[in-house]
Amino acid sequence: MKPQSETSDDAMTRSGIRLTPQRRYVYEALMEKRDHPTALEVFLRAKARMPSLSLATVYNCLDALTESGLIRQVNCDRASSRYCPNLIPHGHFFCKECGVVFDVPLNPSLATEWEVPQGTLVSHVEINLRGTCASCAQKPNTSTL
Amino acid sequence: MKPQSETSDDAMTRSGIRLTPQRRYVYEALMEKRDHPTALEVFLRAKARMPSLSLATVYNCLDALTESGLIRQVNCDRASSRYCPNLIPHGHFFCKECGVVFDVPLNPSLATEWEVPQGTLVSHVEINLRGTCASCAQKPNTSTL
DNA sequence: CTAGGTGCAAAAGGTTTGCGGTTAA
DNA sequence: TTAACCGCAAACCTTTTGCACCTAG
Repeated sequence: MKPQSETSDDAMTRSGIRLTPQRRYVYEALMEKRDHPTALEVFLRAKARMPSLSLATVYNCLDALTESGLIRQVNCDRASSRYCPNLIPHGHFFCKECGVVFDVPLNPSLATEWEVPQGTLVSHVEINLRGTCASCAQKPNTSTL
Repeated sequence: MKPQSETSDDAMTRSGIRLTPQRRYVYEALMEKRDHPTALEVFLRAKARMPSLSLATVYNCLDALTESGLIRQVNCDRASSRYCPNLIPHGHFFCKECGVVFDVPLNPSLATEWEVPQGTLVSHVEINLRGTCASCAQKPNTSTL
């Protein structure tokens, strides 16, 4: 019986990680917009509210939050990791033209069992789509300009 | 009517990219072992046969081959891109402990249609599993030593 | 009290770029 | 012949690390 609206503090406490102001700001920076910010973007957002915050700490916080399962690291963009607070299983689309990232609902027919060698422990499945977003698709192709 | 055993040369010619010795060696380095080498590993393998080869060229070749659809870039490992010449749709498992990467067959129930906004062009779907491989799972957990 | 977290600055590591020379087609 | 490609080395950018100080529990 998970409470309906658990605060970030509740979540961190429950997951057993130490609750620091930095982690709160990082987590809030991620929650305040449902885009998929890079570590640097999270840093800039959080630093606006906590000027003493350092980028290395943001990396540490993002790692800690990912490790404890409160957020997800998204690897659809090779240039830099992005982070997502949406814990409901879903995929991500990445536009090769403009770099936009958005959530893609998983088709219910997507099986959750995978044919892996016996003894393999699968802790996480990541589904990344790549292509051109609708907005870029109707512009003249920038890659051939 | 695709020929049953197309050579790398055939494939490159057909895909319209210029056929250079460097690209041949890079492609062969990828074909010779069905592991999932990084650019550096491809470089080392190919350089053994073509000592003048440079790492930057390997990056260029891998990009060109990926772009032309002859190989796949695999992003299951954030540390570095890996490359895969297996064009049959499949996923990848990445072991967090030892870094091994292996192919995962796709469950036939996996739908190929994705709920993306109208007009979105999906050119590629990547499925990455993360966890602990069978071999690492039966060792004492190294992350808690 | 103290294990764990933070800030800083420097380093590491993968990847890209600029440029002069080379080559496949 | 020439647009495309190569080799080299430097630059770039994200991420990690070492260390002194600080703080949540």
